[in-house]
Amino acid sequence: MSDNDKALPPTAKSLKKSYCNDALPPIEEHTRQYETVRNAHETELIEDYVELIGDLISHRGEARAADIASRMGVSQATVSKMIRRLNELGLVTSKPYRSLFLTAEGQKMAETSRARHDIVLHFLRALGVNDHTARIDAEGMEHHVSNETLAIMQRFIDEQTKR
Amino acid sequence: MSDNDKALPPTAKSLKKSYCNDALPPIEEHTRQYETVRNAHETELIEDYVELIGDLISHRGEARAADIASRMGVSQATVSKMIRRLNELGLVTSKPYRSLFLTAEGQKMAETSRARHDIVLHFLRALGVNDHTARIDAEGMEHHVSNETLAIMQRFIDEQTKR
DNA sequence: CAAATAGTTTAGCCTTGGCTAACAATCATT
DNA sequence: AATGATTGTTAGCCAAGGCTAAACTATTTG
Ligand SMILES: [Mn+2]
Ligand SMILES: [Mn+2]
Ligand SMILES: [Mn+2]
Ligand SMILES: [Mn+2]
Repeated sequence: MSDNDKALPPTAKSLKKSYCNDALPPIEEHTRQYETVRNAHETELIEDYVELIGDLISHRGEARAADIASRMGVSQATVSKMIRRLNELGLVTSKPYRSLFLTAEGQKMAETSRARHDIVLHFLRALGVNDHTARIDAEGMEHHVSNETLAIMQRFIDEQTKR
Repeated sequence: MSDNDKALPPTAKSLKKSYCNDALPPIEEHTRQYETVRNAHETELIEDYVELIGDLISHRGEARAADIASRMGVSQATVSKMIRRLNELGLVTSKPYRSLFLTAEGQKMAETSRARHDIVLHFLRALGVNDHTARIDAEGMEHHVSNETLAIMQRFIDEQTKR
Protein backbone atom coordinates (compact mmCIF):
# COMPACT_ATOMS: atom_id res chain seq x y z
CA MET A 1 0.00 0.00 0.00
CA SER A 2 2.68 2.46 0.89
CA ASP A 3 5.93 2.84 -0.94
CA ASN A 4 8.33 3.79 1.78
CA ASP A 5 11.25 2.27 0.02
CA LYS A 6 11.28 4.26 -3.16
CA ALA A 7 12.72 7.68 -3.77
CA LEU A 8 11.60 10.31 -1.33
CA PRO A 9 9.36 12.93 -2.89
CA PRO A 10 11.74 15.32 -4.63
CA THR A 11 9.78 18.20 -3.23
CA ALA A 12 9.95 17.59 0.49
CA LYS A 13 7.62 19.99 2.21
CA SER A 14 8.78 21.00 5.63
CA LEU A 15 12.17 19.28 5.50
CA LYS A 16 12.05 18.98 9.27
CA LYS A 17 9.05 16.69 9.45
CA SER A 18 8.85 15.56 5.85
CA TYR A 19 8.36 11.79 5.87
CA CYS A 20 8.12 11.37 9.61
CA ASN A 21 4.40 11.38 10.11
CA ASP A 22 3.63 9.26 7.12
CA ALA A 23 0.98 6.63 7.46
CA LEU A 24 1.85 3.64 9.60
CA PRO A 25 3.99 1.03 7.87
CA PRO A 26 2.12 -1.94 6.37
CA ILE A 27 1.32 -4.48 9.05
CA GLU A 28 3.70 -7.24 7.97
CA GLU A 29 6.62 -4.86 7.76
CA HIS A 30 5.75 -3.32 11.11
CA THR A 31 5.51 -6.76 12.69
CA ARG A 32 8.89 -7.74 11.32
CA GLN A 33 10.44 -4.67 12.93
CA TYR A 34 9.28 -5.64 16.40
CA GLU A 35 10.14 -9.27 15.78
CA THR A 36 13.69 -8.37 14.88
CA VAL A 37 14.03 -6.45 18.10
CA ARG A 38 12.65 -9.35 20.14
CA ASN A 39 15.12 -11.70 18.48
CA ALA A 40 18.00 -9.36 19.24
CA HIS A 41 16.96 -9.31 22.88
CA GLU A 42 17.28 -13.06 23.08
CA THR A 43 20.90 -13.05 22.06
CA GLU A 44 22.25 -9.79 23.34
CA LEU A 45 23.04 -10.77 26.91
CA ILE A 46 24.72 -13.91 25.64
CA GLU A 47 26.81 -11.83 23.28
CA ASP A 48 27.83 -9.42 26.00
CA TYR A 49 28.88 -12.23 28.31
CA VAL A 50 30.88 -14.00 25.62
CA GLU A 51 32.47 -10.77 24.48
CA LEU A 52 33.41 -9.87 28.05
CA ILE A 53 34.82 -13.33 28.73
CA GLY A 54 36.95 -13.01 25.60
CA ASP A 55 38.14 -9.59 26.69
CA LEU A 56 39.00 -10.80 30.18
CA ILE A 57 40.96 -13.71 28.77
CA SER A 58 42.92 -11.57 26.36
CA HIS A 59 43.54 -8.65 28.72
CA ARG A 60 43.79 -10.45 32.04
CA GLY A 61 44.85 -13.94 31.07
CA GLU A 62 41.73 -15.53 32.51
CA ALA A 63 38.01 -15.04 33.01
CA ARG A 64 36.77 -15.57 36.52
CA ALA A 65 33.12 -15.43 37.56
CA ALA A 66 33.83 -12.78 40.18
CA ASP A 67 35.29 -10.42 37.59
CA ILE A 68 32.35 -10.94 35.29
CA ALA A 69 29.99 -10.22 38.16
CA SER A 70 31.69 -6.99 39.14
CA ARG A 71 32.02 -5.78 35.54
CA MET A 72 28.43 -6.63 34.72
CA GLY A 73 27.22 -5.22 37.99
CA VAL A 74 25.19 -8.31 38.89
CA SER A 75 25.47 -10.88 41.65
CA GLN A 76 27.78 -13.84 41.43
CA ALA A 77 24.77 -16.12 41.57
CA THR A 78 23.45 -14.52 38.42
CA VAL A 79 26.77 -15.07 36.69
CA SER A 80 26.95 -18.66 37.82
CA LYS A 81 23.53 -19.37 36.38
CA MET A 82 24.42 -17.66 33.13
CA ILE A 83 27.62 -19.65 32.82
CA ARG A 84 25.57 -22.83 32.99
CA ARG A 85 23.52 -21.51 30.08
CA LEU A 86 26.59 -20.59 28.07
CA ASN A 87 27.87 -24.08 28.72
CA GLU A 88 24.66 -25.67 27.50
CA LEU A 89 24.83 -23.48 24.42
CA GLY A 90 28.33 -24.77 23.73
CA LEU A 91 29.95 -21.36 24.02
CA VAL A 92 32.17 -21.90 27.05
CA THR A 93 33.77 -24.79 28.88
CA SER A 94 34.17 -24.70 32.63
CA LYS A 95 35.19 -26.94 35.49
CA PRO A 96 33.59 -26.19 38.86
CA TYR A 97 35.40 -23.50 40.80
CA ARG A 98 37.83 -22.85 37.93
CA SER A 99 38.01 -20.07 35.44
CA LEU A 100 36.30 -20.13 32.06
CA PHE A 101 37.36 -20.88 28.53
CA LEU A 102 35.62 -20.14 25.27
CA THR A 103 34.89 -22.94 22.84
CA ALA A 104 35.74 -22.40 19.18
CA GLU A 105 32.19 -21.25 18.64
CA GLY A 106 32.42 -18.98 21.65
CA GLN A 107 35.60 -17.44 20.32
CA LYS A 108 33.97 -16.79 17.01
CA MET A 109 31.04 -15.07 18.69
CA ALA A 110 33.39 -13.05 20.89
CA GLU A 111 35.34 -11.81 17.89
CA THR A 112 32.28 -10.97 15.88
CA SER A 113 30.65 -9.15 18.78
CA ARG A 114 33.82 -7.30 19.65
CA ALA A 115 34.33 -6.20 16.06
CA ARG A 116 30.78 -4.95 15.78
CA HIS A 117 30.97 -3.24 19.15
CA ASP A 118 34.16 -1.48 18.11
CA ILE A 119 32.71 -0.25 14.85
CA VAL A 120 29.70 1.21 16.60
CA LEU A 121 31.86 2.84 19.26
CA HIS A 122 34.30 4.29 16.75
CA PHE A 123 31.46 5.48 14.61
CA LEU A 124 29.87 7.36 17.47
CA ARG A 125 33.16 9.00 18.29
CA ALA A 126 33.78 9.87 14.66
CA LEU A 127 30.36 11.45 14.68
CA GLY A 128 31.44 13.69 17.53
CA VAL A 129 29.95 11.96 20.53
CA ASN A 130 31.91 12.22 23.76
CA ASP A 131 33.86 9.05 24.53
CA HIS A 132 32.06 8.34 27.76
CA THR A 133 28.63 8.70 26.21
CA ALA A 134 29.70 6.81 23.12
CA ARG A 135 30.70 3.83 25.23
CA ILE A 136 27.35 3.75 26.98
CA ASP A 137 25.34 4.12 23.79
CA ALA A 138 27.43 1.57 21.92
CA GLU A 139 26.86 -1.07 24.57
CA GLY A 140 23.16 -1.03 23.83
CA MET A 141 23.05 -0.02 20.18
CA GLU A 142 25.47 -2.66 18.94
CA HIS A 143 22.85 -5.40 19.19
CA HIS A 144 20.44 -3.59 16.93
CA VAL A 145 22.71 -2.55 14.09
CA SER A 146 22.29 -4.50 10.86
CA ASN A 147 25.24 -5.54 8.74
CA GLU A 148 24.18 -3.00 6.16
CA THR A 149 24.31 -0.16 8.66
CA LEU A 150 27.52 -1.51 10.10
CA ALA A 151 29.18 -1.34 6.70
CA ILE A 152 28.06 2.24 6.28
CA MET A 153 29.37 3.12 9.72
CA GLN A 154 32.72 1.58 8.84
CA ARG A 155 32.86 3.63 5.65
CA PHE A 156 32.07 6.76 7.63
CA ILE A 157 34.89 6.02 10.06
CA ASP A 158 37.32 5.46 7.23
CA GLU A 159 36.42 8.74 5.59
CA GLN A 160 36.67 10.65 8.84
CA THR A 161 40.07 9.23 9.70
CA LYS A 162 41.46 9.67 6.19
CA ARG A 163 40.98 13.41 6.03
CA MET B 1 43.58 4.46 36.04
CA SER B 2 42.82 5.04 32.41
CA ASP B 3 41.90 8.35 30.89
CA ASN B 4 39.44 7.47 28.21
CA ASP B 5 37.64 10.71 28.45
CA LYS B 6 40.43 13.15 27.75
CA ALA B 7 41.79 14.22 24.40
CA LEU B 8 42.87 11.33 22.22
CA PRO B 9 46.62 11.21 21.71
CA PRO B 10 47.35 13.75 18.97
CA THR B 11 49.55 11.18 17.33
CA ALA B 12 47.23 8.24 16.86
CA LYS B 13 49.25 5.27 15.80
CA SER B 14 47.41 2.85 13.55
CA LEU B 15 44.28 4.95 13.08
CA LYS B 16 42.35 1.77 12.23
CA LYS B 17 42.70 0.08 15.58
CA SER B 18 44.00 2.94 17.63
CA TYR B 19 41.94 2.98 20.81
CA CYS B 20 39.91 -0.13 20.14
CA ASN B 21 41.91 -2.76 21.93
CA ASP B 22 42.85 -0.56 24.80
CA ALA B 23 42.74 -2.01 28.26
CA LEU B 24 39.31 -2.78 29.64
CA PRO B 25 37.43 0.25 30.96
CA PRO B 26 37.70 0.87 34.68
CA ILE B 27 35.26 -1.34 36.54
CA GLU B 28 32.81 1.33 37.70
CA GLU B 29 32.50 2.79 34.23
CA HIS B 30 32.09 -0.64 32.70
CA THR B 31 29.41 -1.50 35.21
CA ARG B 32 27.53 1.69 34.47
CA GLN B 33 27.48 0.80 30.77
CA TYR B 34 25.74 -2.51 31.38
CA GLU B 35 23.45 -0.97 33.98
CA THR B 36 22.30 1.65 31.52
CA VAL B 37 21.44 -1.04 29.02
CA ARG B 38 19.50 -3.03 31.64
CA ASN B 39 17.56 0.07 32.58
CA ALA B 40 16.72 0.75 28.95
CA HIS B 41 15.39 -2.78 28.63
CA GLU B 42 12.96 -2.18 31.44
CA THR B 43 11.30 0.72 29.68
CA GLU B 44 11.65 -0.03 26.02
CA LEU B 45 8.65 -2.30 25.55
CA ILE B 46 6.52 0.16 27.46
CA GLU B 47 7.73 2.95 25.20
CA ASP B 48 7.00 0.97 22.07
CA TYR B 49 3.48 0.17 23.22
CA VAL B 50 2.73 3.73 24.18
CA GLU B 51 4.23 5.07 20.98
CA LEU B 52 2.22 2.60 18.91
CA ILE B 53 -0.98 3.42 20.76
CA GLY B 54 -0.39 7.09 20.09
CA ASP B 55 0.24 6.39 16.42
CA LEU B 56 -2.88 4.28 16.10
CA ILE B 57 -4.97 6.99 17.70
CA SER B 58 -3.62 9.73 15.47
CA HIS B 59 -3.61 7.73 12.25
CA ARG B 60 -6.61 5.50 12.78
CA GLY B 61 -8.71 7.43 15.24
CA GLU B 62 -8.54 4.73 17.88
CA ALA B 63 -6.26 2.12 19.40
CA ARG B 64 -7.73 -1.35 19.65
CA ALA B 65 -6.01 -4.30 21.27
CA ALA B 66 -6.36 -6.41 18.14
CA ASP B 67 -4.47 -3.86 16.07
CA ILE B 68 -1.72 -3.63 18.63
CA ALA B 69 -1.45 -7.41 18.68
CA SER B 70 -1.18 -7.71 14.92
CA ARG B 71 1.29 -4.85 14.60
CA MET B 72 3.43 -6.10 17.45
CA GLY B 73 3.19 -9.66 16.21
CA VAL B 74 2.15 -11.07 19.59
CA SER B 75 -1.01 -12.71 20.87
CA GLN B 76 -4.00 -10.75 22.05
CA ALA B 77 -3.53 -12.24 25.48
CA THR B 78 -0.08 -10.72 25.65
CA VAL B 79 -1.47 -7.34 24.69
CA SER B 80 -4.28 -7.59 27.21
CA LYS B 81 -1.81 -8.28 29.97
CA MET B 82 0.42 -5.43 28.89
CA ILE B 83 -2.51 -3.02 28.82
CA ARG B 84 -3.16 -3.84 32.45
CA ARG B 85 0.44 -2.90 33.21
CA LEU B 86 0.20 0.34 31.25
CA ASN B 87 -2.93 1.10 33.20
CA GLU B 88 -1.21 0.48 36.52
CA LEU B 89 1.62 2.70 35.38
CA GLY B 90 -0.87 5.48 34.68
CA LEU B 91 -0.04 5.64 30.99
CA VAL B 92 -3.38 4.59 29.51
CA THR B 93 -6.99 4.48 30.53
CA SER B 94 -9.24 1.69 29.37
CA LYS B 95 -12.68 0.31 29.93
CA PRO B 96 -13.14 -3.41 29.39
CA TYR B 97 -13.81 -4.31 25.76
CA ARG B 98 -13.34 -0.70 24.62
CA SER B 99 -10.47 0.95 22.86
CA LEU B 100 -7.61 2.67 24.64
CA PHE B 101 -6.73 6.23 25.51
CA LEU B 102 -3.47 7.73 26.62
CA THR B 103 -3.29 9.69 29.85
CA ALA B 104 -1.50 13.02 29.82
CA GLU B 105 1.61 11.23 30.96
CA GLY B 106 1.11 8.61 28.29
CA GLN B 107 0.79 11.25 25.62
CA LYS B 108 3.97 12.88 26.76
CA MET B 109 5.81 9.57 26.59
CA ALA B 110 4.33 8.85 23.17
CA GLU B 111 5.49 12.18 21.79
CA THR B 112 8.95 11.89 23.26
CA SER B 113 9.38 8.36 22.00
CA ARG B 114 8.03 9.18 18.60
CA ALA B 115 10.31 12.18 18.25
CA ARG B 116 13.35 10.18 19.26
CA HIS B 117 12.37 7.30 16.99
CA ASP B 118 12.00 9.71 14.07
CA ILE B 119 15.36 11.30 14.61
CA VAL B 120 17.08 7.93 14.68
CA LEU B 121 15.23 6.81 11.57
CA HIS B 122 15.94 9.98 9.65
CA PHE B 123 19.52 9.89 10.76
CA LEU B 124 20.03 6.39 9.44
CA ARG B 125 18.48 7.36 6.12
CA ALA B 126 20.60 10.49 5.93
CA LEU B 127 23.59 8.28 6.52
CA GLY B 128 22.67 6.26 3.47
CA VAL B 129 20.93 3.25 4.98
CA ASN B 130 18.12 1.74 2.95
CA ASP B 131 14.70 2.74 4.25
CA HIS B 132 13.62 -0.78 5.07
CA THR B 133 16.77 -1.57 7.00
CA ALA B 134 16.73 1.82 8.65
CA ARG B 135 13.25 1.17 10.03
CA ILE B 136 14.29 -2.15 11.50
CA ASP B 137 17.49 -0.80 13.04
CA ALA B 138 15.77 2.29 14.39
CA GLU B 139 13.16 0.27 16.22
CA GLY B 140 15.85 -1.28 18.38
CA MET B 141 18.49 1.44 18.46
CA GLU B 142 16.17 4.23 19.56
CA HIS B 143 16.06 2.96 23.14
CA HIS B 144 19.81 3.13 23.52
CA VAL B 145 20.58 6.55 22.11
CA SER B 146 21.47 9.21 24.66
CA ASN B 147 20.24 12.77 24.37
CA GLU B 148 23.74 13.83 23.52
CA THR B 149 23.92 11.46 20.58
CA LEU B 150 20.40 12.35 19.58
CA ALA B 151 21.34 16.01 19.32
CA ILE B 152 24.30 15.15 17.15
CA MET B 153 22.12 13.01 14.93
CA GLN B 154 19.68 15.88 14.55
CA ARG B 155 22.51 18.20 13.56
CA PHE B 156 23.70 15.66 11.00
CA ILE B 157 20.21 15.43 9.50
CA ASP B 158 19.95 19.20 9.27
CA GLU B 159 23.28 19.49 7.50
CA GLN B 160 22.44 16.71 5.08
CA THR B 161 19.09 18.18 4.18
CA LYS B 162 20.40 21.72 3.89
CA ARG B 163 22.96 21.00 1.19
C1' DC C 1 49.00 -26.80 58.45
C1' DA C 2 44.98 -24.56 60.35
C1' DA C 3 42.10 -20.85 60.04
C1' DA C 4 40.36 -17.05 57.75
C1' DT C 5 39.17 -15.00 53.45
C1' DA C 6 37.76 -15.07 48.90
C1' DG C 7 35.40 -17.21 45.22
C1' DT C 8 31.70 -20.43 43.44
C1' DT C 9 27.57 -22.95 43.43
C1' DT C 10 22.93 -24.16 44.71
C1' DA C 11 18.22 -23.45 46.27
C1' DG C 12 14.44 -20.83 46.16
C1' DC C 13 12.15 -16.56 45.27
C1' DC C 14 10.44 -12.72 42.07
C1' DT C 15 9.07 -10.00 37.73
C1' DT C 16 8.73 -9.67 32.85
C1' DG C 17 7.01 -11.03 28.62
C1' DG C 18 5.84 -14.63 25.84
C1' DC C 19 2.30 -18.60 24.82
C1' DT C 20 -2.47 -21.54 24.44
C1' DA C 21 -7.04 -22.61 25.63
C1' DA C 22 -11.35 -21.41 27.37
C1' DC C 23 -14.61 -18.04 28.16
C1' DA C 24 -17.04 -13.41 27.68
C1' DA C 25 -18.51 -9.35 25.33
C1' DT C 26 -19.45 -6.66 21.25
C1' DC C 27 -20.68 -6.05 16.58
C1' DA C 28 -22.59 -7.14 12.02
C1' DT C 29 -25.88 -9.49 9.29
C1' DT C 30 -29.65 -11.32 8.31
C1' DA D 1 -33.86 -10.02 17.70
C1' DA D 2 -30.89 -14.15 16.98
C1' DT D 3 -26.75 -15.80 15.50
C1' DG D 4 -22.02 -16.02 14.07
C1' DA D 5 -17.78 -13.58 13.70
C1' DT D 6 -14.66 -10.69 15.79
C1' DT D 7 -12.58 -8.90 19.63
C1' DG D 8 -11.13 -8.86 24.54
C1' DT D 9 -10.19 -11.21 29.02
C1' DT D 10 -8.73 -14.68 32.17
C1' DA D 11 -6.24 -18.68 33.83
C1' DG D 12 -2.37 -21.18 33.81
C1' DC D 13 1.91 -22.45 31.71
C1' DC D 14 6.96 -21.40 30.54
C1' DA D 15 11.85 -19.37 30.11
C1' DA D 16 14.93 -15.58 31.03
C1' DG D 17 17.28 -12.89 34.09
C1' DG D 18 17.45 -10.68 38.29
C1' DC D 19 17.94 -11.28 43.68
C1' DT D 20 19.35 -13.28 48.75
C1' DA D 21 20.90 -16.74 51.79
C1' DA D 22 23.36 -20.74 52.69
C1' DA D 23 26.66 -24.25 51.56
C1' DC D 24 30.75 -25.51 49.57
C1' DT D 25 35.68 -25.09 47.53
C1' DA D 26 40.07 -22.89 46.91
C1' DT D 27 43.52 -19.78 48.24
C1' DT D 28 46.05 -17.03 51.32
C1' DT D 29 48.10 -16.11 55.46
C1' DG D 30 49.41 -16.54 60.40
MN1 LIG E 1 29.41 -5.46 23.55
MN1 LIG F 1 26.20 -4.83 24.54
MN1 LIG G 1 9.63 3.23 18.61
MN1 LIG H 1 11.43 0.48 19.62
